Amino acid sequence: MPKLGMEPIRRAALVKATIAQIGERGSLDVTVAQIAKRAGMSSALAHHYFGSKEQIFLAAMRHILTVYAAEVRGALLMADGPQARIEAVVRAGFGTSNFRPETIAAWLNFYVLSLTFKDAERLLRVYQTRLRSNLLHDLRPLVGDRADAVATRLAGLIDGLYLQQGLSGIPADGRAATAHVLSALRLELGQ
Amino acid sequence: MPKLGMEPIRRAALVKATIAQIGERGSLDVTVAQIAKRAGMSSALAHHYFGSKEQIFLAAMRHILTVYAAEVRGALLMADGPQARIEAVVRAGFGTSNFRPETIAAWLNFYVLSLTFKDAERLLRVYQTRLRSNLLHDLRPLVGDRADAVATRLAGLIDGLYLQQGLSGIPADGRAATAHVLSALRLELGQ
DNA sequence: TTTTATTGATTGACGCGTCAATAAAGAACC
DNA sequence: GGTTCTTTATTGACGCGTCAATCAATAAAA
Repeated sequence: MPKLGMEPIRRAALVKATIAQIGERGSLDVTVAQIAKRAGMSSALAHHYFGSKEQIFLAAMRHILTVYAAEVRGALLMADGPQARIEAVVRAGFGTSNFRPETIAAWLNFYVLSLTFKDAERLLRVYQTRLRSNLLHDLRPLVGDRADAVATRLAGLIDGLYLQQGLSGIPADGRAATAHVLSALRLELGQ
Repeated sequence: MPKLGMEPIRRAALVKATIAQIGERGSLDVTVAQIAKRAGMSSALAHHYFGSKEQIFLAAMRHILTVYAAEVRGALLMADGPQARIEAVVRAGFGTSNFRPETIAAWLNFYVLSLTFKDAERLLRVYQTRLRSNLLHDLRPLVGDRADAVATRLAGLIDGLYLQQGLSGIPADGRAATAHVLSALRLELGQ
């Protein structure tokens, strides 16, 4: 049976299954056996490719962040001017791939994981720093030295709405969340 | 040794130890043995009084929410007028007892617990509903039918700043967080 | 002697990670 | 073109540790 070149396929399947399983259980308390079964293989094989459960979690987190980063980059390509760029960042944050229920649940759990797990914290910090610097860069020409405070509030609002969405249990509404953040932005800009 | 009337003392000690332990570990992955040891008793006694680990967690969560509710009530007593009342709610949310690092870490973990555990979800929903209705009640005379949207944004900002604080690792700064929310409020009020 | 407080020891389950074993695809050699 | 060797894929079984929960036993107050 051994078709060669299975490694990337298996790894991707495990990452996907990990996110799905964490999303379904709403907890990091998922076993390697559960993940492997969902991905259609034995737990031994999961260990063979990833070495440990920690590494599986990290790979899943990296995947989510990678997809998110790509979406932000894509949105920024089409944005013209500071305000449009900020709006692009906001829209990407609440875009479809980041805003699927399973992804949100996985995010929340990774937040908590970052309290314990140094590598997870590092990954998260990268995301936060990038979001903040994106916002700051485009806020500066709009609000000058208030940029720092405004960025804090916008980032806070984004995270807060995301959190509420994750906890609400009701189907995610990215459009409404985006509208709220953009409202807040307009208020900050005095429009 | 058996001094009578130990039950409430033991229960309180266990609740306190649970919050401290979750805060210290940054995770719900704490054992009954750890909690019991921190509270100065055997794990068997912890089970004797609470029956199960779930019940210990629920009691800890209830305690946090109870203290929070008391603080909000206290702050509201001194508040005169809608805007002052809103400010009181915000200040209480970022007040000292809710804003100790261990409490924040426990909160974040309880957020995630509520995804899995129905009773935890119920408790959290009570808090969210109360916060929202407090805000709505006093926003209505200030912004009329925009109250609903404004409440969503304020509650989102509060939760988001709280989340960021919990994840940042740096010592909590309740004053700054309060100032940000009040800034946002003033913008919404057109001041 | 009944009730309350308390714990050490034990049980039963569960989960991570490892290992030995199986099987097939390619490589190397003649 | 066949034979042997190596590499890759794959899994069942299991050891080892951990942990929640129970139990039987001890001790002191009422």
